[in-house]
This record gives sequence, structure tokens and C-alpha cells, in this order.
Amino acid sequence: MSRPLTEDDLGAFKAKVCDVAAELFARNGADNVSMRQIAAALGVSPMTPYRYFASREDILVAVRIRGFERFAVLLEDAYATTPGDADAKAGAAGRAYIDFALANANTYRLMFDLHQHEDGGDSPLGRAVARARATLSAYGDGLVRAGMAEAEARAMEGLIWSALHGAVSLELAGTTPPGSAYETLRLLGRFTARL
Amino acid sequence: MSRPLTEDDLGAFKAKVCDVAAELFARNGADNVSMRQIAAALGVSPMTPYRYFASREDILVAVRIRGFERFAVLLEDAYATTPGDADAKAGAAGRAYIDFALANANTYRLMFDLHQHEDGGDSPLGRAVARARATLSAYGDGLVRAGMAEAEARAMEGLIWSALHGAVSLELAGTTPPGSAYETLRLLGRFTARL
DNA sequence: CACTGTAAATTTACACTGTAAGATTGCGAG
DNA sequence: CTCGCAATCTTACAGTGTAAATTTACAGTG
Repeated sequence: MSRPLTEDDLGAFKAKVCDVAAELFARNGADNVSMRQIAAALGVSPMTPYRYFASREDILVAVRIRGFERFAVLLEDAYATTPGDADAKAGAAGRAYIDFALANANTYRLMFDLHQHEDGGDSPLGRAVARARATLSAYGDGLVRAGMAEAEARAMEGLIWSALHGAVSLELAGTTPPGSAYETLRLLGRFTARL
Repeated sequence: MSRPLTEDDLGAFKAKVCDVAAELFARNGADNVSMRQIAAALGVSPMTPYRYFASREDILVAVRIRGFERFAVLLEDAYATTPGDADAKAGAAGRAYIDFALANANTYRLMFDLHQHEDGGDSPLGRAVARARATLSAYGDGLVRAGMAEAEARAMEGLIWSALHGAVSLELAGTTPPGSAYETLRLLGRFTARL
């Protein structure tokens, strides 16, 4: 092909790799998708993706970021478009959280995979995670405005996130029966309702 | 070697495989340990473990079971030996939970790996998980005795487990900062304290 | 136009994986 | 001692991620 590689074409190809990889990961689980499969689905030779990504892990990171962004949009929408007080909005966001996780199990697994090596947080991935967390922060802001101490409100966010993530993780791992996550959310709503 | 293979010798070798594998998994992470490494650590040829386990996955399951059993003992001990009311005991069990997860990160990851295929629950693994859950059930029993509806008490257990598992998972994945899990436990204790 | 330098893409190759299949070993029974 | 067979070891294969060598095809020059 041609000599230089436009910044745009470069980005476009990277995006295409992400699309194809995300699709394959979602269908088969990230562990069951090889570089050769991704390349084949792109109609390209096995080594070509390496011009655009340093390694397989790099592609995983890129797809994780996409996942967190899609996730963040869903949570933001649920929170913003649901009428009512902060608790009603938070409940809707909670349901959106669980729905996303259960409907996109493999993507959710990939996003929260425990085997990734943590980076400081000031990375593209870190920022995508922060955005997904932001909806929760909006809820915490409301608590602060209602008079709760800042630290307490942030800890409260942590509890909510932990409970949601724990509930869907246990359900996805088959450790708890189907429907458990919703039950946990229901109980969580009871708690948050009384301050 | 000899002709028959005593039931005991068979079990003894399986146990040795588990010991060695658990050690390697804990040190390097399950993904970074190959059959050949396990065999080498046992001083045996690469295919020998296959006389005792059907597959690599089978060894993972066996090690998972051991993990859950060790975990269950810790939780039971913390609950049983801590003086005070049910909340004090539950708090101690919660601390034991977090300590175990953070101190044995790779083992915990293996135990709660999201990529395992769920079996009905009536398997050796299912029973080991149930035993680890039992301490939580003891707490729920106390709630029932104190007048809470059965279903509500069980859901309460689910919430506690979800919050603990979520908190340590997020911390292990580097998604939340160190110490977050303890903070979540603290807040959880505040809630359970007021019924 | 042919020629050439070079970036992109492909092919080849290597070390490694889980594990199926065949070859070897060494003890117990006859 | 000899034979059978269970336990083990060796070999082999299809697959992996990816490094290195090779081919391809265009932009710019004479």
C-alpha cells in the first residue's frame, strides 16, 4: 500500500480492530479468541494488527476502554432520564448496571478482569473507569448537599459500587443463583432510602 | 512401578499435585503456570498428572476447593473466637475475609474467577463454596432469631457478601485505591448495627 | 518512463502451551 | 523365570503470541 500512514487512517484501523475484537470477545470470551482469529475476521494477515497495537494485551486494554465508555453512557442516561428524587435516579442507574453486566457478561468480565496489572489510574483506561464512576459521584454529591460529610458520602459510593459489582460478579460466576443481583439492589435501595 | 494403585496412594498423589499447584498459582498467578511447570515441581514427567486429573481445568477446580476450605476455616474461626454480639463477630469475619483476599490475591482471584463454567452447585466445589458461605448464614440465623423475616435475612447475607466480594475485587483489580475494602466494611458495619 | 528508497503487509520461524498416542519400564502373579 | 499389565515416560500435534526476514507497492527522483 501507500507510504505514509495518516493519523486518521491509523485511528480508523485501530477502531476497526477494536470493533471486531470486541465482537469476538463478547461472543466467545476473551480467552477463546486468538490473534489469528481477529486478523482473519479483519481479512488481514496475522501480524498486521501488530503495526497498530504493541501486543494482544494492548487490544484488550483498548476494548476494555470501549466497554467502560459504553457502560458510562448507559449509567449516565439512566440517571439523567429517570424522573424523581436522587434515590429513584440511583435505583434506575443500579438496574442499568445489573442489566448491562448480565446482558454483556463477557464484556463485563473483560472490563473487571482481576488479572490485569493495575496502572496508576492516570491512563486512558483509568479515565474511562473514572467516567463510569462519575454517575455514582453525582449521587454522592447529592448526599453531600443533603448534609452528609464528604468522606462519608464517598465511602457510601464505594459501598454501593462494591455491592453492585459483587452481586453481579457472584451471579456471573454462578456462585449465587440468578436474580440475586436484583435482590441485592433492592435491599441496597432500602438502606439508602433511610439516609 | 507397581501394579495396582491404592486408593490412598492415589489420593496422596492428588493432594501433592494440589499442594504444588496451589503454591505455584499463588506465587505466579494461575495463568502463568503450565502443566510442565507443575510436573517439574513434582519431579515427574509432564503427562503424569493426567493419570490423576482429567485436565488442567480439573486441577484448577481442586485447588479452588482447597482455597474455599482454607477460607471457610478462617471465617469460622474469626466468627467463633471473637467475643461479643453477632455484629462484633460479623465484623471480625468481615476483616478476616478482606485480610484473606488481600494477602492471598492470586488464590482469591482463582477462587472467584469469572471465567469458570458454573455447575449446578451440588459438586465438591459447590459444597466448598457453601461451607464458606455458612458463616454468613450463621449471622443470618441470628437476624431471624432477632425477628427479621427469613427471606429478608438471606437477602441481607447476600448484600454483605456482595459488598465484601465487590470491595476486595475492585481493590484487587486496582480499580479502587488500597484500603477501600476496609472502608466499605466499616460502612457496612454501621448499617447492620442499626438492624 | 524506469528506478529506487521505504513503509506496510505478509510469510516464515520459534518457543511455548495442553494433551493424544505410542513406547518403555518394572512389579505381581503364575 | 516369564508374562501381563498398570504406571510412567517420550514423542508428536495442533494451537498460541510474537520476533525476524521477506515481499509488496507506492511517492518521489532522474
